[in-house]
Amino acid sequence: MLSKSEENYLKAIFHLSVKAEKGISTNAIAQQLDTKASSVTDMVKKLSEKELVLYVKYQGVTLTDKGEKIAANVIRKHRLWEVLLVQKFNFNWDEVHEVAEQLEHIHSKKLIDEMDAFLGFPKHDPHGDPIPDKDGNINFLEKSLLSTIDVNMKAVCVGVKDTSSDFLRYLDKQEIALGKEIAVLEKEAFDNSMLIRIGTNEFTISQQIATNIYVKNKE
Amino acid sequence: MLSKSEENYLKAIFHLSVKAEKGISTNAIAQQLDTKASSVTDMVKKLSEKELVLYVKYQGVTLTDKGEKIAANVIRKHRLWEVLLVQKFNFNWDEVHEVAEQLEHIHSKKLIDEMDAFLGFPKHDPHGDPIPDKDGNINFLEKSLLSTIDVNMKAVCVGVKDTSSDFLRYLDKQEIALGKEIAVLEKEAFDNSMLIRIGTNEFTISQQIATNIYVKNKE
DNA sequence: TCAAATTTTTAGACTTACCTAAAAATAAAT
DNA sequence: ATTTATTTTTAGGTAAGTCTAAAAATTTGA
Ligand SMILES: [Mn+2]
Ligand SMILES: [Mn+2]
Ligand SMILES: [Mn+2]
Ligand SMILES: [Mn+2]
Repeated sequence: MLSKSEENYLKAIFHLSVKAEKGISTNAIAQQLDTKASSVTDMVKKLSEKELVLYVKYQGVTLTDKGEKIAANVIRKHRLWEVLLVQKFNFNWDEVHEVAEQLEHIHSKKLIDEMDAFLGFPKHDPHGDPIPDKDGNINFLEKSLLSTIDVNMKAVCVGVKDTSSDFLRYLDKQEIALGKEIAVLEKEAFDNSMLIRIGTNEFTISQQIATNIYVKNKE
Repeated sequence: MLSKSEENYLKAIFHLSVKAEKGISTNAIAQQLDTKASSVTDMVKKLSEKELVLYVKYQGVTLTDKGEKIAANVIRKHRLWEVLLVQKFNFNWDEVHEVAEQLEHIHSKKLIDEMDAFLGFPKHDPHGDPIPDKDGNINFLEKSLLSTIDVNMKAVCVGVKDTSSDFLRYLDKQEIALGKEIAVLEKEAFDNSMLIRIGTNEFTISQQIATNIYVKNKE
């Protein structure tokens, strides 16, 4: 049974591995976990002895299959808990992450399986992120940033990149939510701001906003 | 924010305090938590500095109001989680304790308040134990041991003293459950075994069984 | 290419929560 | 009232996970 700390390291390495193909650097992990590089080196050695990561000094780490499966399962738990909190316990999507960070370390296979069933086997969490299945497989769906959508095109909001409370509450205020159709009406060449329409509301969003909203093109 | 360990100590002292009026001894706590007396002394000093217990060397500890409130809240969380597991997640009453031991240390006021509402503000956990309210007040209901019920009397099962899996599964097998009416038909003077009837089933139970079932007299 | 900057690792220390073994205090028994 | 037994505390140590500061390796770039 892994400690909370070990699980958090595996999860961090997993998240960092999505984009990178080389080994994940000590510093990157330290930044992700808000800790020091020296602490990372220590932990990475331990995970390596447990055969959860491949580690070559000065060359970063990679998850083994075993480590990847455990990481995916922690993420599965995190996201299922987030769904429960939002769908059954009246949490807003900006309130769930902190509690899910705690709940993801509860050890009980039955609990997570039953919760999955209780929730109707959801495929995505409240932020649009895919929920890994029991075997750790993740269904990454194709999605684009709203900023890449051409003028006069429509797209459906399917996720968020930034998940900070500030950003999520801004989206609430503007009534931007998963599943909403967004029409791109104008793009300002100077600052890449966009005029968009959601329902009958038309308003302008900055590039920073547009690069933090994931959408799926309407075919 | 208290550590898991600190919360477990407060909970243990709380449980031990129900019966005892003197200070709770170091040894008693050690036994309850399956640890060593020397470890207890260390922790009790720390809790004393935080004003969660009153501690006088060689004279045991007592919870302060602050400590008692925290302990009651941990117990509140434990029991509410047990209700959730049984009522919503198909756990049997012998399967919930271990997971609840983990879940009781999740810190989120909103989570527990919402869960309470979601469950319809239950007053008792799956074992019949009362759930403390938000302020830490516990409604101890009057209850007797089945072994004290006279022949030809009826009583309703309202709780269990032993909560081991073995015992709870024995009760399942015999279809003894909370809310069931038990009629005492005969008592054997030699070994204090009892012939009882539940519904249409008649069978004998040993004294050991009868002293681990709480009942409420039918008036 | 080789010196400077950056990254990573090592060395040594700290905190929490444990432990064992010995000392001190209290309680029990002669 | 002492001696004996038990309980409790102290002293010193361990393991996990963190930190700072210094050393070593790697990368950058003049
Ligand atoms: Mn999250
Ligand atoms: Mn999420
Ligand atoms: Mn329990
Ligand atoms: Mn219970």
